[in-house]
Amino acid sequence: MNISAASKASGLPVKTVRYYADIGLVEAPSRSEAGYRTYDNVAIRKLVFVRRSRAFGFSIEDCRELLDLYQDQDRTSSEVKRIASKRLQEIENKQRELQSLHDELAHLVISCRGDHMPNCPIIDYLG
Amino acid sequence: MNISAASKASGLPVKTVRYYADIGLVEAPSRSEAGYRTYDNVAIRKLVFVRRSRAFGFSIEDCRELLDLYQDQDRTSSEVKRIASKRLQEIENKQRELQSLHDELAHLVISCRGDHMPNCPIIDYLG
DNA sequence: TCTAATCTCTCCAGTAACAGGAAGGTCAAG
DNA sequence: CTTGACCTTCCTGTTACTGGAGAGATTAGA
Repeated sequence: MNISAASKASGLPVKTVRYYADIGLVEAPSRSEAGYRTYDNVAIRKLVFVRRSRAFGFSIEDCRELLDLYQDQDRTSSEVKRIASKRLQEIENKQRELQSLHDELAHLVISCRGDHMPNCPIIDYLG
Repeated sequence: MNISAASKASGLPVKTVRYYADIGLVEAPSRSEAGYRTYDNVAIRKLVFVRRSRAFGFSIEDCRELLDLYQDQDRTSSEVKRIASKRLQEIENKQRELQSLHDELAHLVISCRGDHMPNCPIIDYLG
């Protein structure tokens, strides 16, 4: 499998597939005689794993740990759960932050008439 | 006012105060004989305006527009409302995204025993 | 007045996680 | 044999700053 096939199979852009090997997140793939990267199903599975992890918002470093655990038959689920819980906590923090931003901004937007006059509670609040 | 006083007065880090002038978000301040930046209350008010705007998550480019509107006596509140509504929309999109991430991840975290065994629904889901 | 501490300056590099693009080699089809 | 699709490496740009080096300016204290 060349890189574009690997890209389609994994659901990741070609650039990203290369990037993940460059930073050592996944193993550097073997090369054809002409220097083309070649991928097998094992490599694809790891790329898919990373794509799904990234979709949850795990950082590259967390993905590194998760991928290690994925491949470690002697892992403990508590290690996995610790990383996932940390991410969940981050998400919840972000949600709280967004919620208060939302409430405040929504209030301002509602109270702004949005007409041709300069008077504006949003500007007033910011200034 | 030197830059550290401006920093305290505006609530922005010294580096950020310099940066905002470098990118032309705010006017370049006048300089003392020795080349030190000097700030007056008008400059401080603009910095505070930007700080509050950034706290709402407005991009630098949006801040640029908002700051223009802030200083434009002939502005229309509809322009301000348009920018704020766009940001509100972004926030709501992000909230929906985080909500589904949260639900999915929370479900996985709950169903993971987090013990010393390798079996793990989180890893299973990602793999 | 000398000195040490604290400011301030400019310039350069680094952050996260890629994306875009240039210049050039490779491969398969017609 | 040529064309077009694919592949390579390398460099730059993105967002919004932050950290640090090296050097000049200012201020407080002895």
